[in-house]
Amino acid sequence: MELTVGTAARQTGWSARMLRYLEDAGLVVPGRRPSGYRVYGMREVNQLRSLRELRNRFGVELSDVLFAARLRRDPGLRDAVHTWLAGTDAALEWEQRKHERLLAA
Amino acid sequence: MELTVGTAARQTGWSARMLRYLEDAGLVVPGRRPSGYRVYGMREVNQLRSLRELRNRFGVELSDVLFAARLRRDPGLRDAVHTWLAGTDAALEWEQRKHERLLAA
DNA sequence: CGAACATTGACACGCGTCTGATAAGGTTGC
DNA sequence: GCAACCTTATCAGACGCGTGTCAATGTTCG
Repeated sequence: MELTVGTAARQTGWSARMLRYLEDAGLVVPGRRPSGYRVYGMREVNQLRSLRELRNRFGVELSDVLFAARLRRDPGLRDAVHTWLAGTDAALEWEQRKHERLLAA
Repeated sequence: MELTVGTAARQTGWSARMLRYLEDAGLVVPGRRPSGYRVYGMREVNQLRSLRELRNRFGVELSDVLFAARLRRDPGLRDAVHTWLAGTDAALEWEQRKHERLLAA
């Protein structure tokens, strides 16, 4: 389980290009050989697969994942967002229904 | 405190255009008069002001706020994201530092 | 009534994200 | 040593977001 970028790509359903992009974005960061070649282990392959799930099953964007990470790391931000949301539940339920209507169409 | 869209805009620092956009996005949804005119009350004005804070102080995108709302509403999604994050903390701390380096430059 | 405002709808621009392609060059392993 | 792979860098295109602006039309209120 020491895959090179192309093999990891084939096994996870991403393209090699995207694997490099995801590394740039900081979402899945592989190790490196002395030569500079990326090394994907089990951990990274699992991350790639589940990241794919998040997108396909939940329509989660990459920026959303990054934001969730920020959220768990920065308590000030978490509180601010939490507070904001508390004042808007009615409106957001409405939005959710609109969204469902669109998906149904 | 029954503001029309232009007045609410002036008092919150948004443009009237943006207020309509925010309604579309489902983030701040005013009431309506029989004529169709939007009505912004205290609640909405507060939402608008604090939304502005979120953007300016934390650089939060509108899509981020919507995502946070989804997150709190959909436990399945919350678990999936939570699980994903658990496997990536090292990588994301690295990303955070990269981000800080960029901001410092 | 008339000025000042609101409504929806559309066009458009700049910018960021995601993704592929291509080029010039280094690494691996039979 | 050579085929098949990798590296970085760059160009490019499609699409979405945040915004402004304009047009045609309806509302408010002194």
